Amino acid sequence: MADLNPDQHAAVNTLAGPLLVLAGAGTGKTRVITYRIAKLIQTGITPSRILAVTFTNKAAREMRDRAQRLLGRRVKGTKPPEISTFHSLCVRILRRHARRLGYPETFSIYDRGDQETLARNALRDIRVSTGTLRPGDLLSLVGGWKNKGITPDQASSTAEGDKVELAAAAYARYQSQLKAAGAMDFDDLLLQTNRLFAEHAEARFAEATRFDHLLIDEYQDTNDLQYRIVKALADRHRNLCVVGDDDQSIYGWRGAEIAHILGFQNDWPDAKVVRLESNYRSRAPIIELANTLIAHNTTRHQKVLRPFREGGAAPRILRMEDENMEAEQVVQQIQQLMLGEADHRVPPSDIAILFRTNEQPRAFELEMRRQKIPYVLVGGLSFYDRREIRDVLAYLRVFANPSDEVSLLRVINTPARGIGSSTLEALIEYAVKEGKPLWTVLPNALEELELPTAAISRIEAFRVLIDGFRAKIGSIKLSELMRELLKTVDYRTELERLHPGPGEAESRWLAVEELVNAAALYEQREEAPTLLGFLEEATLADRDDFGDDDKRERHAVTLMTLHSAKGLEFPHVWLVGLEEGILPHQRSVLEGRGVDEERRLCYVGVTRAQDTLTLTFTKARMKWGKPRPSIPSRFLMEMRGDTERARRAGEAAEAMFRKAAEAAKQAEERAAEAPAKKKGRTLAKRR
DNA sequence: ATCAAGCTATTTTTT
DNA sequence: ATAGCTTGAT
Repeated sequence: MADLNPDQHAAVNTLAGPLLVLAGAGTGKTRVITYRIAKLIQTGITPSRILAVTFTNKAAREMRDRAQRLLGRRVKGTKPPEISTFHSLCVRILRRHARRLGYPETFSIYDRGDQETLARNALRDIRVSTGTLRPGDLLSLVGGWKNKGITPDQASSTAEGDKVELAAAAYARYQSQLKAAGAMDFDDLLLQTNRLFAEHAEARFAEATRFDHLLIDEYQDTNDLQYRIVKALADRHRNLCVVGDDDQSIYGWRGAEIAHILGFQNDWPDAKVVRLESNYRSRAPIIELANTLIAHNTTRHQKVLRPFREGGAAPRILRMEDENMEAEQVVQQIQQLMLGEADHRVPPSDIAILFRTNEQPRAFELEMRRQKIPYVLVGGLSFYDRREIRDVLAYLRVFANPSDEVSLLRVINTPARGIGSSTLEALIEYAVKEGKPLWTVLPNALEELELPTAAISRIEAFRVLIDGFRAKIGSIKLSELMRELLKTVDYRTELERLHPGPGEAESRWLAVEELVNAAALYEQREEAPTLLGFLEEATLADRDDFGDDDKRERHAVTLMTLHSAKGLEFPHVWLVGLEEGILPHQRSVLEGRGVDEERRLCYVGVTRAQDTLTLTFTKARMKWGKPRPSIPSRFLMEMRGDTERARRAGEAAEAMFRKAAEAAKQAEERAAEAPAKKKGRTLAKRR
C-alpha cells in the first residue's frame, strides 16, 4: 500500500466509524475501495462480515476480482466479502424473509420488459378525456411513487389532473398484478426490503447483524429507498464508508438524491471526510475544462481536481454541418487515429464516442459499418432482451413460480401449440373471477368451462409438461434441464418456422445455446447453484453485461451514452451532439431545475478522456424528417469561462423550446377534441 | 394464422 | 425518417 497518496491513504486507513470519501473523477476511487477491503481483512476482520455495495453488477464483479487479486488466493472454506449491487443484496434478503411479506420464496423478478406488459394490461380499458397514457409514462410515474414509498391508495388520494389520476388507478392495478403473480419489479426489491425492516424488527436485526463493515460506492446516486436500507444496516456498527462524487450525480430522474451525499455529515455528525482531488486519469487541459465547467453548479461540495498528468493537447471543439457530417468526420478522425504513424497505432478499444440520447448513435453506426471499423454499441438491445432468450427464461420462471403470469402467458402458446387467444381469454376471465392465479385454477377451469375438447387436451398437455419439469428441479443440472426443455418443446423447429430468412433462425438458436452455456458457466462458478440464482443473475445483469464482453470490446470502438460511461475511461474520447436540446436535454431545460444534472452529465463525459478529447456540435440536425437549426450547447461556452455567452445561449434555447412545447400542447389538445376512434384491442393479456 | 401496406407518434438517461 | 403498430387481404 506504499503507492497511495496521503488522501488515499487516509481513506484506506480510517477503518472505524462513519467516513465520507469525496472522490473526484479519476482519483483512484476503485483502488481506494479495494485496498480498504483488503486492509480490513488484513487487520483481522472476517471477510464475510464486510459488505460492499456497487452501482452495477459489472462494477461488483470487477471489485470482487481486484480484491481477490490483492488478497491472493482465497483460503478454502472462508467466505469472501459480500460485494453486490443494492438490488442483488435485496433479493438475497427478501428470499430469506419472503413469507413474512406474503410472497413466495420463489418470487419472480420483473424487468423492464415485464413491467411494460403489466403496464399495458393495467392501462387497458381505462382512458380519460385528455387521451391515453403510454406504458412508459405510467412506469415512470409509478417508479417515482414507489421511490417515495407512496402506496397506490395514497397516490390516488393526492392525484391531480386526469393523467395522474389515471396513472394512480393503473398503479393500483399494476401493483395487484405484481402481487398476484408473486413477482417484484426492481423498485419493489428496494421497497419491500424497507417494508421488511420497518414491519419485522427481528428480520431487520438478523440482516443488520450479518455485517460489521459497510461500504457504499457511487453514493451520490442512492435514492431514498437505498438510503434507508443503508441506515438500517449501518446504525448498529456505524462502520459506514460511503464513496462518491456529488459532481457525478446523474440519476436524479430515477429518484437518486444528491442530498444524501451532500448531507452525509448531518446524518453522521462524527463522520470523517476525505477528499480525493488528485486526478491520475486526464491530461491537464482536460481537467482544466472540466473544473471550469462544473464550477457553474452551485450546490456541491467544493472540490477542484488537480491534474497529475501534465502536458497534453487542448481539447478540440468542432462544428459540423449536420448529424451525418458529424458522424462522417468523427469516424474519419477515428480512422486516422487508428492508422496512425506506423509506430503508434491506436487500438480501437482506446476510443469512445459518447452521446446523450439513444438516437444519436444511429448515424455513427452507419458510418462505422461503411468504413469497416469494429465497434460496440453499449446499452442497445441486450442479450437478455432478445425474444428467444426471454422465451426460454420465461419457461424457467414458470418452473420456479407458476403463478408468474406474465411468464406463463408468454410460454403457454410458445411454441404455438394451438392454445389461441379466445381460449386464453376464457381462461383468464375464469381466473379473474376466482381471484386466483391462472395456474392454480387451471384444472377447475378445464372442467367447468365449455371449451373445445381439442383445446382442453392441449392445455392439459401443457400442464403436464410444466409439472414434469417442475418435478425435476434440483435433481438434474440446470443446463441439463434447459437442454431437455428445448428438445421437448422442439424450440429450434419453432425458430425455423418463425424465421425462414437465411441464417435468421440459426443466429437465434445460437443465442439460445449461449444462454444454456451461460447456465452451465453459472453452475461451474457458483458453490450452490440454483434455478432462482441463475434467474436472478439473468434479470439483474446490466444491459451490456453478458458473456466475456471485454473479449468483444478489446478490438472495437465503444459507442455509449454518458450514463453508461460513468466509471469508465478511454485514452481518446469524442463527445458528440453538444447542442441545446440534446445536452442539456430539452426536457431538463424546460423543467427548470434539471440543467445542473445535465452539466454534471457533461462533466462526466469530459472527465472520461485520458489523452485527447474532441467535442462536436452541428449547425442543424434532422428532427422528424425536417432539418432544424441547432444552438451550440451553453456548456461549450461555460467550460471556456465565457459565462455571459453561455447565459445568452441558454436563454435563446429556452425561448425556442417553450415555443415548440406550446405548439405541441396545442396539437395535443386538438387531437383530444377530435372524436376518439381507437378501439384499443390487443392480445388478451390480463389482468 | 400470416403478411404487406399504410398510418402514427416521436421530446432522455436505466439498476 | 422511421420504428412499431393496426388493418385488411390471403
